Amino acid sequence: MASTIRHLSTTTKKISISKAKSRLRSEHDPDKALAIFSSASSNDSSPPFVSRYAQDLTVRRLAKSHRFADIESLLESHKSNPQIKQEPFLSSLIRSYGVAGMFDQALKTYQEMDQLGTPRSFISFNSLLSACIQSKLYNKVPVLFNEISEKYRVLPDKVSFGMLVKAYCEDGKPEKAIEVLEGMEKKGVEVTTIVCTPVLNCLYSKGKNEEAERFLDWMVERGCELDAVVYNVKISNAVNQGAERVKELIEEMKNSGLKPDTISYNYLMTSYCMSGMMEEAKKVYEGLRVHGCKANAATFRTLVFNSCKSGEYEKGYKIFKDSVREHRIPDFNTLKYLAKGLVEKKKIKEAKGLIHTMKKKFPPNLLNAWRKLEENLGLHSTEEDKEVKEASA
DNA sequence: GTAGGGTTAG
Repeated sequence: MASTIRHLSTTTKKISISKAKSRLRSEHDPDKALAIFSSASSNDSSPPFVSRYAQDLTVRRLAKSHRFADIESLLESHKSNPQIKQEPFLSSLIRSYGVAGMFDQALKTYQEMDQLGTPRSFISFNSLLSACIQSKLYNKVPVLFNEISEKYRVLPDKVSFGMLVKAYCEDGKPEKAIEVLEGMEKKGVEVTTIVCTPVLNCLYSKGKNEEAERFLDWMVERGCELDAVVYNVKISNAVNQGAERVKELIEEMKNSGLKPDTISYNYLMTSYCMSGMMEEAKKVYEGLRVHGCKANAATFRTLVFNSCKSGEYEKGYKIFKDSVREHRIPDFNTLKYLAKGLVEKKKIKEAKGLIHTMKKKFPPNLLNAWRKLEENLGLHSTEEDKEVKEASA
């Protein structure tokens, strides 16, 4: 596997990082992603965040295929780069390990900073906390926060505290999160809208609506602006109160000078779907562009899933084709649901087209899953497959 | 998107 990296990096033509980034967006095959990333020239004039983003995407593609050894050799190879002495560069490695859910390697990289000659501040500390959260080790975050900040004499900033708050919320402990916020106030660390948002989300998702409303007041008292994300959290809580209520909140959002985004409209769609109003949900989808929004993978996932749920598999298939065109493909389980439904409805050509496309789009480790599904559904390869290939191309 | 942080799983 590691030989793949060497092979690809020596045989591909050099391209710019920004070009690599846009190609990576639509490339789900980890080997091809790796080839694109390796061929991206590092002395490119692109700003640093472009290459950081490209690295994250590559790591994400590899992680989806469980290619952890490849991720390690890719990231470890950067430790011999002279830039490793710069904290942001090293921090990007820690963050990428987090993206892959490889917390042990993230921690190891943090501990290696002395020998690599990289100074520590809250930047790398925050990357480490971020890696811990990305790896879903929520209950480890408070321990890490205390031990690391003490051992390496790092002074946590508002972002560090924000991650502590987020971790407590993910761990289902909003009261601990609120204690952190109160502690920040005492220490004179700014309490921002961003640090508060996970708490609000947590309270709503636990059904503690009154507490959530009181918490919102608390935020406003501290001068936190209620921004689009806060509104989206409020909207998420209103999804099961009917689409009318969601629309009200979207109006309220506009009236306070905020622009509803794709996530806001996705919630509206979900709300329609929950009431069985599929036509209305589809209208929201079709109207996204008018509102200056673009459908994302969650948009397609929601629509495909709910089309299937209401037995409208052909409509689901049409939306699936849109998602392929937009390079925003729903997850495997949603598409499996669609494939099964199409077969049940004897839409064999569509089902074969779906599987044919997915075999090309999904990483190789899922190929077996698709083959198995193909077998279970009795979709054996036949003469008419040539026709299907043309139809799905 | 500009070092590191918040919202979408039915």
